[in-house]
Amino acid sequence: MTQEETNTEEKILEAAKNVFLKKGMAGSRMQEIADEANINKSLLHYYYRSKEKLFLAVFRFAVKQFIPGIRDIILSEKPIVRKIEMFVDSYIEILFQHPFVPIFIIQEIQRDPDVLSGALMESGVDPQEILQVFYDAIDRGEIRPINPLEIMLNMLSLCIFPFAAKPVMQRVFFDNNEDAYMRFLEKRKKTVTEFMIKAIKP
Amino acid sequence: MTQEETNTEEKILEAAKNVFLKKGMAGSRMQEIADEANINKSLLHYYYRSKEKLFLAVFRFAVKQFIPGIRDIILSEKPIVRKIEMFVDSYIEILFQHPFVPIFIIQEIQRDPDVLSGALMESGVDPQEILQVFYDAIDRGEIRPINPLEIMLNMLSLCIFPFAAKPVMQRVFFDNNEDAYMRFLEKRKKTVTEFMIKAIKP
DNA sequence: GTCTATATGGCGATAGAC
DNA sequence: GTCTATCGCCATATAGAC
Repeated sequence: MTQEETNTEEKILEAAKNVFLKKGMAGSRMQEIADEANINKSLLHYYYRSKEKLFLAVFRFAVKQFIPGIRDIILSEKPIVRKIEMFVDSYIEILFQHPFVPIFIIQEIQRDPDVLSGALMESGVDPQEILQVFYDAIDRGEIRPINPLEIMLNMLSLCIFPFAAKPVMQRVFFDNNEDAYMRFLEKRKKTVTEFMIKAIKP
Repeated sequence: MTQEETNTEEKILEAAKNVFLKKGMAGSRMQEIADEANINKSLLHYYYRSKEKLFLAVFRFAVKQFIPGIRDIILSEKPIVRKIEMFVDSYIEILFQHPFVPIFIIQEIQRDPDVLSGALMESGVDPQEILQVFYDAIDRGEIRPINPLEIMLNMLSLCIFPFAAKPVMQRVFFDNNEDAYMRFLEKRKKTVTEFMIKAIKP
């Protein structure tokens, strides 16, 4: 990216991200990754022993994109409304930078449900710790009584799904005008926050 | 299903649904579909000329699953709140019957964005006609001023995403207990409706 | 480290017997 | 209509020169 003269191993990983994230494991070809990286196909095997190994490197990267920010925001010392606003805002921003990641993860986990476990353990996120924040907010009367899991899942749904379903939605509702759909998604930083807050206020 | 002695062509289509919906076009093998149907591989080519043709038959089926019910409910003569309740309820019910369909459609449209157009035309759904219903409800003061597209997209997000992300959510929040997650999704017929209504009431 | 050439296996598709 | 056998291609992976 910034570094034009990057070493081969990194060039390969970048190229592999571009291809695997868009087309998934089964839909990707090693030749295509090599072309994307402007290197010879056999170099892929020199640096990463197999397609599977290269794929796993990309998968681990993908999972990490969507973990770290969450914890810090939710556990910070702010009113719950402000936490939701920050979460939605930063999550949608990440999705603009990595729009293919969610569908990629969903797709590949159906193929092999175990690939997630390892990547998730490394991240050190404790689901219960997150949910407890919402339980406390309910106790303090900041939000209405509602299963915190619903809050988290609904928030993730409202952020992620519009990116995952972009090709469909763009076609059906936006005449396949990509810019228009992107502007619509940008505005959702505000509208999703508003939607969430109205839905869970006491 | 009910008919044990079904003809070969139908057996093939059923088997193809099972395989394609779970693994997608690139991840599926003709041999696997043949095994699933308990027939010889070359019979697939006898009834459907190619893998692509067989796939398209499955894709058209998938799209149709999620079209017809929508229109009737949204355009019916009922209060908007009741429409939303019925929509969420029936949509989640369809998802219980065909949990792989949304992710399948999303996945394959990324591969080839044109496959949707044909299947969508046949269905005869007019997006503007649907959105107009919400504009009218806003004019009558039944709901707060909000872009109808947000309502539709949010409703679809809240229904679909929890099914698409099932393998992840189940693992992270339910100790990989499938029954528990399914009961949670069943309850969402009520909680999503409630969530939606609170979010858009005037 | 990087290349060309090639091995090896799998998959979609077809030919042809019955 | 259904089967067996096989073709031809393409993809992963490796061998070996430089």
